[in-house]
Amino acid sequence: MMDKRFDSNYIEKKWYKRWLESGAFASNNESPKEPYVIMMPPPNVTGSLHIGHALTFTIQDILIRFHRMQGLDVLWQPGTDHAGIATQMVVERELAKSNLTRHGLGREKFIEKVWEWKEKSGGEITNQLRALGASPDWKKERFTMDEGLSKAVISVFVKLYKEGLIYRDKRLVNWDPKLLTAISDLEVEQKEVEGKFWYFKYPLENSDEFLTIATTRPETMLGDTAVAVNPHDERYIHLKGKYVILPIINRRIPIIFDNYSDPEKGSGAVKITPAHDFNDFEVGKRHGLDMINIFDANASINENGGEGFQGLDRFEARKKVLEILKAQNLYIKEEKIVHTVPHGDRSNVVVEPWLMDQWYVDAFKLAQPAIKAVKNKKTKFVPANWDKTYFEWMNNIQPWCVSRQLWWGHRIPAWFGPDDKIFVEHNQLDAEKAAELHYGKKVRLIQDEDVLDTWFSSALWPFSTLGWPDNTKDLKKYYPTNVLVTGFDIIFFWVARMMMMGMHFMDDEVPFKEVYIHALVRDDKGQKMSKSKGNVLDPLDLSVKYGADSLRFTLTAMAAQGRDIKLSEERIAGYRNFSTKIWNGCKFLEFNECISELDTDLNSINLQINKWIIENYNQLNSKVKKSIAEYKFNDAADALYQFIWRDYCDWYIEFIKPILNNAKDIESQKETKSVSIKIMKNVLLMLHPIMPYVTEEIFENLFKSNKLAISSSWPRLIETETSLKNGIGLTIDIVSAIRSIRVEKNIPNKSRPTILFKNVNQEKKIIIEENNNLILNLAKLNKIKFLSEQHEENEKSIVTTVDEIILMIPTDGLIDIEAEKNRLSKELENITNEIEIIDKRLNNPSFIEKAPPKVIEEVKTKKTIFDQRKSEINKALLNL
RNA sequence: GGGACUAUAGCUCAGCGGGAGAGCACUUCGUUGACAUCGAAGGGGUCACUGGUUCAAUCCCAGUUAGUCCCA
Repeated sequence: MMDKRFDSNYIEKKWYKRWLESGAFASNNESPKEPYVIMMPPPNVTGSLHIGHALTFTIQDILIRFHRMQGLDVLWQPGTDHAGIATQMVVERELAKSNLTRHGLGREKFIEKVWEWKEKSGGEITNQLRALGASPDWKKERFTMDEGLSKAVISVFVKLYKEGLIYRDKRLVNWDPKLLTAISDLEVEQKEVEGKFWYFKYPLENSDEFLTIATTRPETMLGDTAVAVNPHDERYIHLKGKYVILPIINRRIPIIFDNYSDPEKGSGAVKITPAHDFNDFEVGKRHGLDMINIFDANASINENGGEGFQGLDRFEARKKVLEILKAQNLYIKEEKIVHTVPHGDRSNVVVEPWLMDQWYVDAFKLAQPAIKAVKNKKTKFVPANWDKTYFEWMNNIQPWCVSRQLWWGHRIPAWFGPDDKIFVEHNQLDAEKAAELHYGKKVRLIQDEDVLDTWFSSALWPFSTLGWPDNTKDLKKYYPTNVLVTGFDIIFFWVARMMMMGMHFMDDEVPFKEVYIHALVRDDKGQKMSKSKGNVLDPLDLSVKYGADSLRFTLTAMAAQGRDIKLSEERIAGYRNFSTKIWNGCKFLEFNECISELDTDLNSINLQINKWIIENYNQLNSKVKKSIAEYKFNDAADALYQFIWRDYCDWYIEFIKPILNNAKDIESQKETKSVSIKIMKNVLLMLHPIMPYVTEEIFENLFKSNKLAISSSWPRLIETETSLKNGIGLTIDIVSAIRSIRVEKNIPNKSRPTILFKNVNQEKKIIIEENNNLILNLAKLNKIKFLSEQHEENEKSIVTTVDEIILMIPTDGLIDIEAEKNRLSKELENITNEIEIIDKRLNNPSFIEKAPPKVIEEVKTKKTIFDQRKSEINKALLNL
């Protein structure tokens, strides 16, 4: 027996275990079946599941379960990435509790500690994923730092280096002075902050004149090597070839003319600090300026910053610079402004542009095939307009700084000889051999201290997880993958880079044929969820409270393309009711012994109601299949919801109750039991990808099947004779119309009136007679009487129409005549208006001439019906 | 500054060249064996604004207004 209610927490644990035991999640590279592959975007190993993960993994799991049911050999590749900075921070914090530091431990010991941490607490998120019901191939789980993937990373680095696509270069990098590492452009967040524009004077050499300078960063003046003005700025033309004396430092620096200087901004003269500003760096290169580095790694002033400044933090130095300028009467004024300042996305401190040696990937070259592939639709974005975002970034791509001054990560396979000559090889031995060849003798090599950006290894995910660089079976079968599912925020970080690396290393073959970009989840007010705002919805809490199925269904139903999801808890509660509804509907079947498929031939169904539900089921099947294939998950969810709640529970079950209760008609009973259970079974299977737990639980309870839903095939359409016009729609309309009158006119439930039908053609009469008992039951009537066309009613009655049929409920004088008159008059008015609009269209010659015949026909039919209804209402009014 | 997106019921949002929809909320009525986490019925919209294309525009096009996001 099915329980009165179901305990979602209990069944979730039970089923996840049984799914695992059944091997349902596993791919099989020996199988002759076509592959269907999704690479799970590897979550950060330090991460925990948030609602955005819940959405993206629900969508992926739907696709995976759906395609598994389509009979494909499905691989959903799971794993985590090693999250260099984040993980190192976590472990350092742990160490700090016992007063240890990583430098105290030393590199080797520290890395051991990180691995210990990883084994103990890393990958918690993959456990949380299980609670959601995700069904990836866990046996293939990978980690970006594991042996195979590390091998791939090293191979890629060496190969790219030897092809000249990775190089070492001295450029300005984004230096994070808190984490003490370089970061890439993408890891820099431009934040709007309140700041100031300071104005002060630079004295001209051998003159009493001053040049007014405006800057948001006075402290960088210590590294100025020029002042720039716009060549078209009349105010400064006379300064050509002149110099200013940099205050405090007393350095003689040139006045240069460069378009970079904006005459509108500040004073029109801008100080140039080539070693600490990206724009100034370019100006410096153009004019051959000195590049003076005034900061150390902590963004404190170094020995180049002038007397009394060394060791001062950049913000302290700022104060001191301003003090001195004031004291020297060089200070003019300050203005409050709002400007954008670069911050590290992990550390949240102001990033310092710093001139230094780092490793770069020539992204521009790698991007070209990747751009072409999207242009040629070898990889398609869904929704399609995201390709613009992709192109925008790819067309303006900058060299990718891949070295990080961290310990946790893939150490760069580069060794320096005594003269700093670089040897990039797979391992130290090879490097030593290469060095010996180069120098003609054995030398001592020192390996680069740095590690690679975590995204460097993530970029290889679609092929490194499949065994590359070895030519494995997996690689042959599962690359390229079918679709990548992710949020738009990761197009640059990851999607683009996978495209570049995938195509370069996999013979120009794209890593995925489609990229489905889904929405971001926000709170019910449209705000980004964040811990500090306190508006975070925890998917695990929600799934304990409402069941994972409810959460999954909610996210699915709201996952319309191209929009953010504003999620509220009430919404989830609402869909929890949906699971309950399904449960109760199935309990009804069980109670009525609709529990196994009898050997009824579904091709020869007699009862209209059964034909009706089969027809609706067939439509639903096609709709759900199409919707999922087109990534319109909300359409699939809506269709299932409507079918189960409205069609099946509200109507079908109500319609079959009398049949199931009528023991005399065994044939009808048998047919109905068979159809009801068959349809429910198939619908549950179709719902399974979205709500795996409740469907699996019912599947077992009700069908006593030894096959699991997860391993079942997608249900087939059921062939029926379609020649007979199905009359259930009409029956439903009649019942609804009568119910409506009953409520409106306060006709008590106990009252069972006789209802008169007029203007019923033969076809409809057959339908109504066949469903006579159903109508009497559901509309609570005594009897249906058909009146002839000629019949002129003389008794008072309430009149309504359904599809040309006139329905009359005799009033027995119980009705408020005035109210009824009002109702009818109002309806008359509406209908008259409608008819007017229709006439206008029909009287328009261009409409008759140009509109498709089908449309004209429809409008004409509508007019006939409305005319009929109008005359009946008129008659009824007269009768009152 | 460049780009993308959005504007439809009180709220959250689907939809679409030819009859304005769903869920929630709201109103009225209703517990006899599937379900009150329920059932029945109902009210509620100038489809942001202006113009254009079309026989026909909420839908396509242009502009306006308001808002969101990404990049600089």
